[in-house]
Amino acid sequence: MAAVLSMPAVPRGAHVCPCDPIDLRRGTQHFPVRARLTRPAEFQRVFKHCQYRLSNRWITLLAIPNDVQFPRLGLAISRKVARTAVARNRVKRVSRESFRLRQSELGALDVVILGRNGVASQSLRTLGSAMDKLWTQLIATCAGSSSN
RNA sequence: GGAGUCGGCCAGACAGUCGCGCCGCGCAAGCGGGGAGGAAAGUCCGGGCUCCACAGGGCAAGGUGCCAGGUAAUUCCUGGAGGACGCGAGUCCAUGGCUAGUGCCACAGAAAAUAUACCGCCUGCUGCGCUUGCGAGCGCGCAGGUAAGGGUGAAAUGGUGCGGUAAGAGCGCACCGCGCGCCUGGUAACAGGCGUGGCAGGGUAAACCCCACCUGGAGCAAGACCAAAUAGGGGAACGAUCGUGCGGCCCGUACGGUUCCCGGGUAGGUUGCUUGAGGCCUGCGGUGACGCAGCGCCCAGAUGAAUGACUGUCCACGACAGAACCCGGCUUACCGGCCGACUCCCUCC
Repeated sequence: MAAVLSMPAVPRGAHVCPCDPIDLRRGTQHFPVRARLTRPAEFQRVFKHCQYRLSNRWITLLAIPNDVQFPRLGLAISRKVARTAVARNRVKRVSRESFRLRQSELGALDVVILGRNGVASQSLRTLGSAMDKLWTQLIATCAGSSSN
C-alpha cells in the first residue's frame, strides 16, 4: 500500500482509494466468468441495440444497459487487427485488466471492446491509459443520460 | 591460440501485491496443488481413436523407389553400398528401368539417330587441260573407299598405344571402360577375380510409361448422452429395381413406398478430454536407430476460449511465438548463450 501511495506518477491511480477498506476492493476487482459475455446472442444484442459508442485511435467501445446487477465485458479482437494469436491475447489481457480495475464505477452495462487497426503494435502502458480514458468518458456519459 | 565439422541443451531470474481458469479439502469464508512451446506454427507425411458398411471384388487414380534394420506406422530414423565435394572431421544425392515402346531436344552443324560424307585423306578412269627429262607430276571432272584429322555442339557409334592399310576402320592385339556367364566374399545393395563378346551405340523417366511394393472414406464441428420454445417425425415388417446416397465408375449395398406400433429432433448443456506407442533414473542387449527389465513419477485441459498485470532488485537487457482429441516425424520462424565429441593449422614444452 505504501508503494502505491508513493507513486504520484500514476495519474489514473486515483481510483484505488487509499481509504477503501480491503473488503470493498476484494468485492469489486474480481473478474469471474459470469462477468463476461459468452454467447453469440449476447454479442448480437450489443451490436444491434448499442446505446453508447465511444472510440479513440485504437479501440472502439460499445455498451447497452443489461438486466443483471453488474457490468459484463465481451472482447472482439479480429485476426485482421492482430495477426498472431500472441498479439490478440495481449490485447485481450490488457482489456480485461483495465475493465477489472474500473468495473466498480460502471453500472449494469454490457460492454464490447473492438480492436482497431494498429492496436497490436501499441505498448501495454499506452493501451492501458487509452482504455482508462474511455472508461472515464463512458461513466460520465452514463451519468449524464441517467440524470435526464 | 586460430579456423572449422557434428551432436545436445537453455529460452531472463528472484521477491511482493492484485487477478484468471482447473483439481482437492471445506457449510462457507478461504486454504493447498499444479497451469503453454521448441517449434504449441505450417497442416506436408505417418499412426491411434470415432463414425460410415466387420472395409468386400474389378477398373481407374494416387503414393513410394539402392540394400538391410528400427518402429504402431511413415515419404521418418539408424547402419551399410554406390556416386559427387572437401587436406580432414564430415557434407550432399527421388540413387529401379531410356539394350519394352512412344515423345521431346532451341541455336549451331554435312548429319541429332533405320545415321550421315561439308572440308580433308586415299584409289581408279580406254575423261579433259597444262608441264615434261616420256617414268610421271599438277589442276579440274566423274566413279568409289574412308569416321583417323578439321569444323559445330551439352552430346557425333567407347578411350590410349602398337600393328595393319591405298587411305582408314575393333580390322587385329594390349590395357582401361561396357555387356554377358561363372566363381569368391557379403543377409543384401555391392565388391573382387576369371572367362567371354569387338562393343550392342547422346540426353531426358520431379516426360508418358514399364517393373516392384503400398493405399477404402471422412474427421473431435468425429462421435455419444440429456433436453426448451416450436414442430411433425421415428422404429419394425413387407415390397419396387425407378430415384437418391455410400471415395471417381461398375458390382454390391442402404434409404424412399405401404401396413402396424409410439415417443422423437434444433437452441442450450453434459461427455469425448487427457494415464499416454507417457516420463525420470538405473541395469542389460545392440556399431546404432532402438528393445527388454527394474524403480514408481502424474506433468494444462480451456470452450469467446485461463496461464496475466503492476512494483522492486540483478544480469549477458530477453528472439520467434500461445495448447484446442492425442502421439511420432518433416518443414518453416528465431535474440542470445552454454556443454560435449572430433578435424586442420600455428606456437611452446
